[in-house]
Amino acid sequence: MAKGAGGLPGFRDFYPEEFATRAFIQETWRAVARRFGFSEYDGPPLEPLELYTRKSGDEIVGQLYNFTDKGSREVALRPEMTPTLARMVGARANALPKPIRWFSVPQLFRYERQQKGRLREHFQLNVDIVGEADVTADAELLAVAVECMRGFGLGASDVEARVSDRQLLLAILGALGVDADRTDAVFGVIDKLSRQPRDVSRAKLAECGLRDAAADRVLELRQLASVDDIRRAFASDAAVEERLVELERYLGYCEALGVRDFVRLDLTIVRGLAYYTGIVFELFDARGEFRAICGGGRYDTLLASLGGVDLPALGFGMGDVVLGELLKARGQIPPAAHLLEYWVAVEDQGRMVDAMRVATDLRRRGHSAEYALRPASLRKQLEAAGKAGARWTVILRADGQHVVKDLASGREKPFTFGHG
RNA sequence: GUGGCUGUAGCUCAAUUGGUUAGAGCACCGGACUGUGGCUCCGGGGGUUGCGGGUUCAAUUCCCGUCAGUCACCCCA
Repeated sequence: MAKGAGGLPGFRDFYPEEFATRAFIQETWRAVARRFGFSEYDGPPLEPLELYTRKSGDEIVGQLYNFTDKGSREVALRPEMTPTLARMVGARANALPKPIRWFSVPQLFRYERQQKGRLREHFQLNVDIVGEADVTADAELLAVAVECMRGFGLGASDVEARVSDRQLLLAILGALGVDADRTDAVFGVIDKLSRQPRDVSRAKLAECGLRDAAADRVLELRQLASVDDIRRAFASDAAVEERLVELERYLGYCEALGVRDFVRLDLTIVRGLAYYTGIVFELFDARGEFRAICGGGRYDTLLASLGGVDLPALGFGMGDVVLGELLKARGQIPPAAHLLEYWVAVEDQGRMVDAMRVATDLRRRGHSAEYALRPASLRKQLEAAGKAGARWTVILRADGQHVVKDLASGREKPFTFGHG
């Protein structure tokens, strides 16, 4: 619908109803993150363009929302939080107790054509752990993401966490004799295995130097859905086995954290960003109707390449757009609670100041209260109270027998100052 | 960035083969029910049919462009 004063494409207006959904999502995020001991931080929404171009090979650069400011600075609206996090951690790395557990709920921007689940702006929960290399941290991180799902009322039958491990994949490709400089290209093929016809994948693998038996084994990675499957397929390789042991430990921790039933091994999960170095995961709705709800993993070398601090790190991002669509489709958005506690109505239309005094008293006691801003019949005032979503209506009667009425039940009680 | 589909009040939709002042429901505002809301009844505001051009005596309807929406691809948060 193209209206005269429409906003920019890909940007949202939040009317009260939509704002309530946004608040519900963000409050749930914050509650879960805090429950896991994470502290909230934030940075500027506008950053130097250089912060994002510094790391070459970053696909994000082509989709930046960037411009030149009035001081001739090249700037960009932040497309992701990790570079900001890297800078902030880098600046105080020595002073911060490790591991660092931080989260943020930034609004992020990208310049690309919008489509289902993708706008030019969104809010994204970012949860990161810095300074711990063990897979205990990986399990803890996944648990935060999964507990968010539980916080939204979604269980293991609604959402699945597809988990993979880049180091394991590297070991597997090593076992298959893939050149080190071809691994990224092969990752690209693996990433698309389930979306691309087999013949296409096979042709692309051939371009990477993988033919016949080796190519077949890459194509079979889709079928390997458990540690035992993988172990059977690559039984004799020490590097693979070493990584499988780590993966088993990880899965054991997931079990202890109560999120194992969400986890499904899926070696085709690679994650587009080149900087991931270990266990990676994505959350999907179980029915497969939406794109990924959440994605993340370990990026042990990124901080060093961005901010100069060499600390292992891992994190995930969970956007509000796909999540909101999913929650709406599953009926998991709670109905708006009462917006207002008291509506103060007067029987005598000439006594509006009485309503003001009562409303003021209620407000100073910490309650929300509203009244008609112009004289209206009692009927009108009650109607307005109903539309305002008031829990109670105080009726100041002409004879002084004031009452407070529960709008839902219709029950009335005498009203005295200090009620409630 | 590439391609498909779509575009009539705030919302959901109408408008005989192109044919008078483009309608309805819901929502909104006002009134009646002379006073304790949600019901009912009456009335009202609100559209240069996304925008621009073309064909025609006549365009919401046909054609082109453009903008926007939507889906897919690319890519990915």
